[in-house]
Parts: sequence; C-alpha cells; structure tokens
Amino acid sequence: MPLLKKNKVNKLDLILMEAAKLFRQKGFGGTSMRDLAEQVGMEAASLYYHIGSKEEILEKICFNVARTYISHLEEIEQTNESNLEKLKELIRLHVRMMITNGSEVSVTNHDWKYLSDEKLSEFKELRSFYEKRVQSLLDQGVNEGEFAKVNTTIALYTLLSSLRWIEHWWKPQRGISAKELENSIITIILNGLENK
Amino acid sequence: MPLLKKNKVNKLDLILMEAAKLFRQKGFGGTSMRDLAEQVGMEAASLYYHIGSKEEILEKICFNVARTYISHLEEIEQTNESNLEKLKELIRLHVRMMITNGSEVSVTNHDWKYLSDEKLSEFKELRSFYEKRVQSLLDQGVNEGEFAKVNTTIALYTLLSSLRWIEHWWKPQRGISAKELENSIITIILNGLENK
DNA sequence: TAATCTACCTAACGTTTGTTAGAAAATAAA
DNA sequence: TTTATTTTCTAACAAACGTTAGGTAGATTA
Repeated sequence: MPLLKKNKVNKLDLILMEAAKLFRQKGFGGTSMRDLAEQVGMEAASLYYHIGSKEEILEKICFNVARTYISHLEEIEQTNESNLEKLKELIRLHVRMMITNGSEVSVTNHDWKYLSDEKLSEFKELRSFYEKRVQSLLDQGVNEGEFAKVNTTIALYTLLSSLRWIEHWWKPQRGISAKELENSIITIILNGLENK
Repeated sequence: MPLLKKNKVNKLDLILMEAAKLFRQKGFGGTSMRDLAEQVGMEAASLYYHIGSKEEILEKICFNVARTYISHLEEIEQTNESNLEKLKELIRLHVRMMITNGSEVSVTNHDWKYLSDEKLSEFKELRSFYEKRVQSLLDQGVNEGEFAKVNTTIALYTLLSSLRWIEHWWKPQRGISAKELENSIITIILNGLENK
C-alpha cells in the first residue's frame, strides 16, 4: 500500500521535472502535451492519470518554487544575524536555487503569466509578499546604517533581477563552483563595480 | 506614390506595435493571430497582406531591438570617454530602451526562444556579439584600474540582468523620472549596497 | 482462482491554430 | 467615369491542440 503510493508520487514528480525542462527550453505555449508525454515515455492521454490539466503542471511548478523561496526567506529572517549577513544569505539562497532547481525557477520566472486568472493573482500575491519582505530587510539595513542610503525599491529589483541570469549561463562544467559564484556575486552587489 | 508606401509602412508598424504589446502581456504562444487582428482592427486573414507569418512578426521585433542595442553600443565605444563613463552611458542606454520601447524589449528578452531554428541561431549570435563587446569594456576597465578586480563574466551578466527588471515595474505614473532612475541604478551598480 | 485496482493504451472529440484562395470594397490614377 | 491598384473581407483549409471515453494488461488483494 505505501509502496504504491510512492510509485505514483514518483511518476508525478518525473512528469513535473520533465515538464519544467521542456517549458524552460521551448516555453509553456511551445510545449505540447504530446511533447511532454514522449519525454516521460508514455502517451499524451496517459498523463491525465497523473495530472488534471496542462495548466495544473505549471501551477505546481510555480507554487512549489514560490513556497520554497518564501519558507527559506522566513528562516533567514528569524536568525539573529545582522541585516548585511541576512542579505548575503539571501543571495546565497537565490544562487543555490538557480543551480539546483534551474528549470523550475526559470519556468516560474518566465511562464507564470500563463496561469489562469485565479491562480495568476494568487501567484502575484505570493511574489509581492516575498518582495515586500526583502524590501523591508533592505529598509532596516539602510536605517541601521549597514546599507548605503539608496532607494530601496530600486535596490530591491536591481538585486532580485541581478540574481536571475544564472539560469542562462551557469553550467556545472564551466569550472566555477557554486561557492565561488556566490562569493563573486556577493562582492559585486555589496561593493559595486567601481574601484576605489 | 510615396504616400502609399508610407501608409503601408505605418500599418505594418502598427501591427508590430500591437503585437509587441500582446506578446508582452500574454506571451508569443498565448497570443493568436485573431487576438492581434482584433487589436489592430481587422480580420486575421488581412494581417497577411502586411506580414508573411506570425513568426516574422517576432523576428522583426527581436532583430530590431538587437540591432538598436548594438548600434548604440558602437556609438558609446567610439567616444573618447573613460571606461567608467562608457559604462554609465551603457546603463543609461538600457534604462532608456526599457522606458521608451518596453514592450519590444520585453518580448525580445522573453520570447526569442520561439524563433525558428535558423533565426534563433542568428539571434543568439547577435546577442553573444553584444555581450562580448560589453565584457571587453569591463575587461579594459579592470585592467586600467577603473573597475574593481572582479570576474568580468559574472559582472557582465549581473550587470545586464540587473537592468532587466525595469520593464516589470516602471510606469510613467510612479513619480520617478527616467533621469532619477538612471542615476539611482548607476549608483547602486557602481558603489554597491553596502555602506562604508 | 476470482475480484479489484493501478497504470497505461487506442481512438477520437471539439476547438483553436496559422494560413490560403478568391471575392469585394475602398482608394488612386487615367 | 472608367480602369487599375491597394487593402480588407468571407470562407475555409489542414494541422495541432488539450482533453475525454472506454478498453486492456498486469499486479495486488481476497
């Protein structure tokens, strides 16, 4: 009985994984259920034994990613570190998410707009919740003199956006480790590009 | 005779403009030719008097944007300014492009993957050409001591990516001018977030 | 062994898709 | 006003789409 359930979950996970890879490559609109079925190794109709609809796949991917980011952010918030240290940890979180769940994160970043109206607004709420929390981290840091006096809205988006490119570029083969990458990015974001 | 040609060009431009808006909102795959036709004010079939295919629309948008970026980059390269000043000008270019051609830039950033194989590799070449030039600007700046000693590949993508969020956020109503935005971003990227 | 359940299959459905053919309307040229 | 040209229309195409219905092989349970 428990084994069966596990089997079922595994197939579903496989479908979600392959879907994320395909959506990333060809986009949600550019990927058909028949494409996905071929990748998973079954017929398109058989997918519907595991999932309810194509959009449900996108939903699961996007909300999984969103929830993961939020729960990790909350962990960071609850430590007793300085705001500077919290920011560094946040950057590490984003780098690691990109490296370990690149496809899912990429799909979430690009294809969330294909969610149905209801799920779309729910997703936007989650994202805006996350952004507000990060911004208040920046606000606190500025108020306590740890961060430079910048417009924290602009800083927020510059920060979050600067962490997105990794998916387009990072490959395990490039000889640069996750640690190296994290540290380089932290240095660039905290110290800036100018030499002084 | 010249008036006719102008009329034709204008309709085509209108189609490209409305297409960019729709693709940005709903994605290339999520926008049908009938959607576009409605927005332009004609029947779907009538679009084909002006354009050859749906993909040709995407093509025109993406390559227009790519060419514009490249030609402006070349202008910047040919000035006698310092590397630091060139970098600032590049940031201003990106901010302005986002503000004045937000839809087109957004579509180019997100939907280039829907280009046909042939055009896709052509587009990737243009993009990689652009990136190489920007990286060599960073390399020169590092070598001449203007920029901090950073990994210029990482810096390149962090930079370019940090300039992308504007499309998601900036609206003329927000009370923040393009100039203000440019200056804030320049400060953040050059000086970093940390206070020292 | 018989009954049940799981995980897939084939076949097909109604839509929507991008696109074409050819006629009709609007505009410009003679 | 007639003729030619430009632009848009209606109607329809084949293909691809997401999805459903119903059947079947194999494993599990009774």
